Amino acid sequence: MEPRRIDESCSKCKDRCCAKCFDEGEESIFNCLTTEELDLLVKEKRHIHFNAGETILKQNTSASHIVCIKSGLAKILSEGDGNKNLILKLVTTHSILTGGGLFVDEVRNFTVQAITEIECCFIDSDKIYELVSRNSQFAFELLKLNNRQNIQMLNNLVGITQKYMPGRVADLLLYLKNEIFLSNSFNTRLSRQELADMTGMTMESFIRILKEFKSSDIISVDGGNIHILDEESLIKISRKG
Amino acid sequence: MEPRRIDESCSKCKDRCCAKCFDEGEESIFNCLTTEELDLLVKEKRHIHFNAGETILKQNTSASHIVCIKSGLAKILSEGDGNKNLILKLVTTHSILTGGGLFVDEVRNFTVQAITEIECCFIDSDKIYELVSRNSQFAFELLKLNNRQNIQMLNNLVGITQKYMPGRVADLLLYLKNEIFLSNSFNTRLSRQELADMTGMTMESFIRILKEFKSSDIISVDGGNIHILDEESLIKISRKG
DNA sequence: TTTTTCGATTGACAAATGTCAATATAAGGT
DNA sequence: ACCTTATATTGACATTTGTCAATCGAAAAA
Repeated sequence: MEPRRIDESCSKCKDRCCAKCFDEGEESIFNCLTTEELDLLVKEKRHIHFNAGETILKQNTSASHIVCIKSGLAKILSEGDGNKNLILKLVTTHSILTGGGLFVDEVRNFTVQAITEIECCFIDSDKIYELVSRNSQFAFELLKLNNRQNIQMLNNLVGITQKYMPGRVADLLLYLKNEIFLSNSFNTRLSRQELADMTGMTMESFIRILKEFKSSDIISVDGGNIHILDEESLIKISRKG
Repeated sequence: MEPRRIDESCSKCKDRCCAKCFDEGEESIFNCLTTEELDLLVKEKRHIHFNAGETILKQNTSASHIVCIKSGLAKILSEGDGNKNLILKLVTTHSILTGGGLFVDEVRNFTVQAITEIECCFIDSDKIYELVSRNSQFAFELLKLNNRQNIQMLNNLVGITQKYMPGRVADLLLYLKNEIFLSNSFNTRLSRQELADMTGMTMESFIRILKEFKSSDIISVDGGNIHILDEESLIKISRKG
């Protein structure tokens, strides 16, 4: 279950990898870099493959790298005492894992685990520091990224704190549809326990809400697939709380 | 209840105000600025006074300023639907209000209200942008600040999600003691409703937990003052969850 | 195919938390 | 001092959520 060591060169993409990784996507924090600066990145970064289930970053280890997800699906979770995990969000193609103690000289405060196979880049934070020094636009992009993460977490906090379970499950389903899978039907590859961990409730409670949604024809479930049949109802349930 | 308009010059501190505001404190994000850069800030910033109860920043308005709290106590809250507010944290001398849509071209996602009288500085975000461009160390300081806020919010999220009410109240009391009032006895100036809003529970539930703590001689309460008598017990209760 | 194993589901019940209404207490105004 | 109002407290009760144990079902191993 250990990730491969971060010492092999990037074999797949010799040239401006980080730019290429993202330039199809609308916005990348790397778009603002000059050719020279990109070269600096490419020379340093390491391309790594993870199998499903592997730990990409581990809570409480030193926060010495930024990770860019190139393909695959992973979960970011906070490991609590006991078995109490809270899954904060999923990350997929184009996601950048930063924050969480990276500039604060502290330890990473979340764990990242691969749900599917993952292709990603590890970039040493020293290089990021250097880029921030050289290119103020890049500093801005990082600030923006941080702020967006902050906003997302705040919304999550408010939702989990102030809504009853049906509202939270509705929020989760809408999140999966709109932000992760971009489809009304999806296979999360996540267990019920993991889905429950995204809503801060027990697995049994989660299953019961899901059952209610099924019997109300709001969703249907076959095997690992969830189909959203009635998004309007979900939105209503989410708003009601 | 409207704050005074932000158009009067800073009358109290003509010279390097933002430096002076903070240079007693250990760490300020402004410490790294040159004299010239500080002049830029001082010329632009506005010193504002708020009375207790006034709104300093309002959720859903544009995020166009950074605010530095020079003295007083204020609460940061997320205004939900209905009366459901969640108080995220308190801010006091030396606190800097940033984040929350500031660099993201979005709207502010929290409200800040004065609990006591507040002296603070409003700094236009354009000036912050300029400083980030000119001084990469300053960019770092902002990134650090953001990351610290992120970590704090994550801890908050995990605590509120995974602990029962006694653990959450214990956390709140320890937070007030260790991070805000720095004393075993304090008068929060907050109503029971507001204290409850910091823990994501109803006022009645909060009062009941407080009562339990009183009858266990963990705290005592007279008037608006809370005295922590047995911090060890609070820590135990916090850990137990 | 049979067995084994693990996750998913269900039910009964207990515990935690919220809601509503009544009362008490404190603060302010006249 | 008296009235008025807002906040704090308490109690009874309903609802929500969690816990525990049993069962089911599908996938992996034998």
